[in-house]
Amino acid sequence: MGEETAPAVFVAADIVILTIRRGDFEVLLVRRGKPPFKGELALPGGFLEPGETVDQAAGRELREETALWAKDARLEQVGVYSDPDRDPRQRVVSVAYAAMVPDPPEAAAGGDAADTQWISVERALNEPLAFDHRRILTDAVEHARRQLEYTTAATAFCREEFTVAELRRVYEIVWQTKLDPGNFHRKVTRIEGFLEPTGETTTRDGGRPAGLYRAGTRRWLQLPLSRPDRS
Amino acid sequence: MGEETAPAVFVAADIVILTIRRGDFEVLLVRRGKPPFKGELALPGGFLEPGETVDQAAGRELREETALWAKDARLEQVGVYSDPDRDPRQRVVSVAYAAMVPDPPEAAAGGDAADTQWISVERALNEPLAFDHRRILTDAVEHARRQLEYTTAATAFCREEFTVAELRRVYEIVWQTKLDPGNFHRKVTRIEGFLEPTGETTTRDGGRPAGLYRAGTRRWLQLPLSRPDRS
DNA sequence: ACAAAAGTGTTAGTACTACACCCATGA
DNA sequence: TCATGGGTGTAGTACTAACACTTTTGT
Repeated sequence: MGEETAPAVFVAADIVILTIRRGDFEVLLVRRGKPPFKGELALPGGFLEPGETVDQAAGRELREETALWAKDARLEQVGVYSDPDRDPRQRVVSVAYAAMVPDPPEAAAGGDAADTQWISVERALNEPLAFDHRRILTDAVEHARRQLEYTTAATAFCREEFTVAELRRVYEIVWQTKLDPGNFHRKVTRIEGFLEPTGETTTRDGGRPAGLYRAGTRRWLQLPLSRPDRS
Repeated sequence: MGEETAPAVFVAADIVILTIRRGDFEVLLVRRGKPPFKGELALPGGFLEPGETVDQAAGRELREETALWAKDARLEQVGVYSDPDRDPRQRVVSVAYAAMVPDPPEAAAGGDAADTQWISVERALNEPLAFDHRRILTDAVEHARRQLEYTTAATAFCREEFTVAELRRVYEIVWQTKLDPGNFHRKVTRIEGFLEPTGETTTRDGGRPAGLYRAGTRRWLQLPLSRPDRS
């Protein structure tokens, strides 16, 4: 490794906290109270503190914002953003995370609730966002869409016990597509380790009672759930 | 973002440069000439310099080691490694990259060739490596294996013009498995945008002349090339 | 009884596997 | 002519898509 010309920089973790609320794909943003970008929307995030890893910093930020522990969400690295001018104050290298969390993030927003808000992903992408956070949001959303295809991450958007139809709605909302209920049911229940039946049923969605499931232990799908009409 | 307790840290890019040589899956390692870990094998890497992004730092390191430009390789972020004690000297946060490069990295090793060497991935994982580089290597190899499944990255291991059989050998070596030549040929030639026929043929592998192809423009596979016997 | 949602049956199409077989070259 | 690897044919199996249809509740 080289040595002396290297400047020390600040490292931050920025989190794209995604959820499904009111049939909508939403992200948690904070309104900045001080410069730079004062008054604009930004992703929650914070600097790396002494003695912690970046993953731990992300988990800490997630918990401060949503009162959720990292293990209850699906918290994954999306990428590193290091343009020299991305922060006008000083050099900041940011590690971006995508957090997929269930709907009512128990206690919707943590300490400084006043300036945090859930907002539709689609709308957020049309707002001005602070720093390079629009790019980060774009990448994290694409990351999440792919995760649904190749992994069991969709269960992270559901409450602890959920029906197959609720899981299907996650796919439909994140992918913005319609899926055949019958075929979807067959497919996900046949994949071993994806869903664990609880034996209970619920009628909370109306109609015939639906079986309840918990997330299984499998994380990767060998055959992906194909997303219609890819390019 | 928080502010004052955050310490500035050093940021480095470490590169896992992978290739196929002599029918073997190999990685480029450097023998460290000074402490810490003096005399041990390590991944090439270097600190972030002023005014460059981490991606650019990785590209620069790749070029210093292999005389290859980033655009000629497939250079992708694998993850961020930030254990507080991973470097005994000071706090270093490292961004790990996987570089997939064709066999004879034209001018095998750049400036300080004496202490760089290609070594079998399997053997490298059984050597003591400096820092947390064994973990990084493990993750990068898994990353590469998955990339072969879901993307067209395998072409990055081939020279500019290659046969279907040469491409198949990439899969076989990286996945450590045998693939049916006929079925593989049909599958990859049918995927639009994966391979572009040049119209030429070659007999460099013996037998009947084989058609030559160039890498196409597609990067993701809609239906993955399934890796046999996943868990 | 009716509406609504869950879940199953069915059929046609498509993709994958295994393996036989033919093709085009160098020696 | 033979060996070698390239590439195609084919049959059986498995998965998928589309959609009809049955099941089980609430009202």
